[in-house]
Amino acid sequence: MTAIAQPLSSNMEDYLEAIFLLIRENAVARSKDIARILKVNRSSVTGALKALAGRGLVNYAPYGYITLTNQGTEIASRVLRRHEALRDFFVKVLSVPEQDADEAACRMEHGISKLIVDRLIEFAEFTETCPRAGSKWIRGFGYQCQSASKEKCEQCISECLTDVKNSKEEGVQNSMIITVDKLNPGEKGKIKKLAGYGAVKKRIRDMGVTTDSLIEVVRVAPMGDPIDIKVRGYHLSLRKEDAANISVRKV
Amino acid sequence: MTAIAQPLSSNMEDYLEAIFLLIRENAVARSKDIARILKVNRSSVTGALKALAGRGLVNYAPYGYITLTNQGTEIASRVLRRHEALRDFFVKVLSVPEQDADEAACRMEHGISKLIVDRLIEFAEFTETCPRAGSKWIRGFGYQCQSASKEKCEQCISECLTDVKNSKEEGVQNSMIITVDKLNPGEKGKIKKLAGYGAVKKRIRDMGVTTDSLIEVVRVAPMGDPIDIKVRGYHLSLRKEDAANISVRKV
DNA sequence: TCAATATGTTAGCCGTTCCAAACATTTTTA
DNA sequence: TAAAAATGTTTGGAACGGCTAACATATTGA
Repeated sequence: MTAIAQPLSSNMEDYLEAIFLLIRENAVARSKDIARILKVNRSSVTGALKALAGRGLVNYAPYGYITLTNQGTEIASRVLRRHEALRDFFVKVLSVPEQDADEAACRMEHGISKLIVDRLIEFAEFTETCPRAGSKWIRGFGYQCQSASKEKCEQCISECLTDVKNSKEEGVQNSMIITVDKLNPGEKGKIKKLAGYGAVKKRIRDMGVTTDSLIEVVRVAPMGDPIDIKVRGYHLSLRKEDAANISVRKV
Repeated sequence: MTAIAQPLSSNMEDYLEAIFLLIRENAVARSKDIARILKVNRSSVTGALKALAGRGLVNYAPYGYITLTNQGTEIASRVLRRHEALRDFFVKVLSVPEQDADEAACRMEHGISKLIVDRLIEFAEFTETCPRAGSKWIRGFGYQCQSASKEKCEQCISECLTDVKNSKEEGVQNSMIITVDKLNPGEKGKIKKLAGYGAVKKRIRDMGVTTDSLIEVVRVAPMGDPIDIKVRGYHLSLRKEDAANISVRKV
């Protein structure tokens, strides 16, 4: 008796997200902590858990462990992707302080469509990688540039041009193609080649990832395996050997 | 017995917004149309109107006309500003189709903070007026530029530089300072001087408008008075003589 | 003008989500 | 190990926001 495909209310999405995050942080989700995160009474959590268990999204028995089913994990990941897309956009593009960004993302993550999430992520990556934009340009937004004169604008753009030219000369090393397993946490690259075959390639392709998508290494496990990456807002965990099959141009 | 300053639920905000829009369009708000816009039963509208009347936000008597109080108008305007800021950002910056943008804005307009609304508006204006960005650059986002080579990027930026230089030479006329009453609907300018004294100046200043803010003429009444303008997302109606006191550099 | 139709309201109900208080179970600590 | 404390659950109830059905009022048109 699978759950009916009723759309989940934003409240229930919040519960799933909180459980997902708690499990990721502490390995277990406790009722008390869910209540704390969502700022609700403990009794409300019990009620929500029952509802979610009834829909087949969490495994729940009174006084027992709280875990997510596969379906629940999938939904929670989607919610989290929306949340992170919004938060990162606010921080990276709009220069909003981290905390305001996170709070706003919390409230806006429901009701945002996939199309717009995708665009937000693409745009943030675009401003990050397009030499004509870049972080210098973003910094200009809202401050010094409001009343810029023609002369200042000319100067800004020619400096930008010079930077690109310079990066070209010194850049042999920078633009070297390397494989993802060689990247350190926090480093990013543009995908240039997906070698190898099979499940990993498909998983990545399914996310709409193509050549030139940006890939970021989020975390590398102690022994170098697995490697947590992020592409187009999706988190993914790769075995080292699979990561070695993905070639990127470091940015 | 004024209403308690309880924050308004997003539902009630939706009702206010719908009433505001209907009044603006048709001069009157009818229960049936509110129901149609919000896709709810007519009886639900009656209930909401009573609640809003109880809070002093709408003037309502059974079977009577529906109007907004001053306080109600003010709140509705704020909601609408959030809505338009989101929609315009999605359309102008993220190149999202108008309809998707509007639907998403509807669902996201609650829970967005003033800080972020302001930033969204500023950013859209920035990309619109910064010569280093501009509409050509936006068009590049998501399409041709994903896999751009160094050479293409250089070319893109030098073209941009050339454009700025050219605009400087031919641009005497373009960059002429004129007053807002001389602008046609749809035209925009950067505020250069707020002459005159009194209420209008204060109203404009209160919106955080400063020199170099972008001002757009939205509509000019048949006899050239009043002139509806938009600054930093705020709609304002100016008498022609007041508009003549605002000098802008046309963009 | 008066029936037919459209619109608006009331009454009563339902589901969601929250809470407080009381109770049950588990964990900690003395 | 037994009391104390912490955590989780149940019960009962409130507010909100929606619905249907029946009723009231306005508007339209024959």
